[in-house]
Amino acid sequence: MKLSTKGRYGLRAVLDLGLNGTQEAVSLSSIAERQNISISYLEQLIAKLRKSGIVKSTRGAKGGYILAKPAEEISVGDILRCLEGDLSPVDCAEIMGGETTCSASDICVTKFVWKRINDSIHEAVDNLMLSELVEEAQSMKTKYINPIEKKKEGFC
Amino acid sequence: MKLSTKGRYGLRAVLDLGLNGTQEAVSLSSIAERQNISISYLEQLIAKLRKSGIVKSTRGAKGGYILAKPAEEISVGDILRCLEGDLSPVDCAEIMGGETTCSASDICVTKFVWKRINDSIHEAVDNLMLSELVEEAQSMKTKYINPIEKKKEGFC
DNA sequence: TGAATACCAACTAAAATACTAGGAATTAAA
DNA sequence: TTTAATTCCTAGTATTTTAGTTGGTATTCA
Repeated sequence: MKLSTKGRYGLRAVLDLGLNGTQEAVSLSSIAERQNISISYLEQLIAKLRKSGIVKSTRGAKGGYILAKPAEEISVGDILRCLEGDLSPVDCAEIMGGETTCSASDICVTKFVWKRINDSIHEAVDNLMLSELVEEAQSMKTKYINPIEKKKEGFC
Repeated sequence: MKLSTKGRYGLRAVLDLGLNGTQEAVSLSSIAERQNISISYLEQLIAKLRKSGIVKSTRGAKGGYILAKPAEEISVGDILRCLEGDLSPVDCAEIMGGETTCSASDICVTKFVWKRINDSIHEAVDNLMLSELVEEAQSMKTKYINPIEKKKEGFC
């Protein structure tokens, strides 16, 4: 039940764009440096984010990334699902409202548990917008906006 | 962010005890057969449950397992944490109210996200008692109480 | 033209998962 | 008192996932 580095690093990268990518495109290398993430690994993560329409890129020199839409319209759930895949605690179509193919469906009691967990996770991430995190970061005056003084270890 | 078979199978096993272990001790082999779980794998899971005081055993012939306390006093959270380990989405002491050793603590914005997810998961599992699942199963008249007719595939 | 960038596919080491194997200890019942 | 049924324990292993790295190609600005 742990998020992988995909979700953790990827959310940091998107937040970095929300903070630093308002004027012009931000290069991957600058995100990687500020966030202390391997550039080549981050490349894979941002590719996913681009393919699902969360960020957009411009190629070539002076190229980079910006958010594909306003931070108010990007939920943390969108970001995490893009990077981690489906966030539900078990692979069970029924708990997400889909048609089940599960032969135990009629005798399965634990699905009520999984649904309850699933709903609570989605409630938590889908009602939290990137813009709220951006504001939080700005009110903390974090080092995210002052990359030069960043700390180098121990990021979540 | 998926539960492993430890949590999924283990919860089924405990629920099985809640349904079938009220009169006398239930053998591991009968749980394994009803739940269609490998007996030797289940052995490892039930060992954890025993060590954390959720079930108790009697050894020897006619031995087996029963719940160590009333189903009303066992939360789904207790069971899942015992089997899966800590359920929080990231390893961050701070989001669980502990003392942080994280050097990024003062600049970390994503911890608000992790805390929000953490709280919602715990709210979901800690306020759901095993007894509620037992009642649900009984009202469904599930095959859990009629092992002879159990289905063999597709359990969650 | 060259430097800086995004883009892409394939490879790899380490860790976690999901088991299995083989036995020792205990107890009820024949 | 033996035997069968059971819990208990340790260690092994195949597969999958994670967390990257490597080595390139394509694009664009100056």
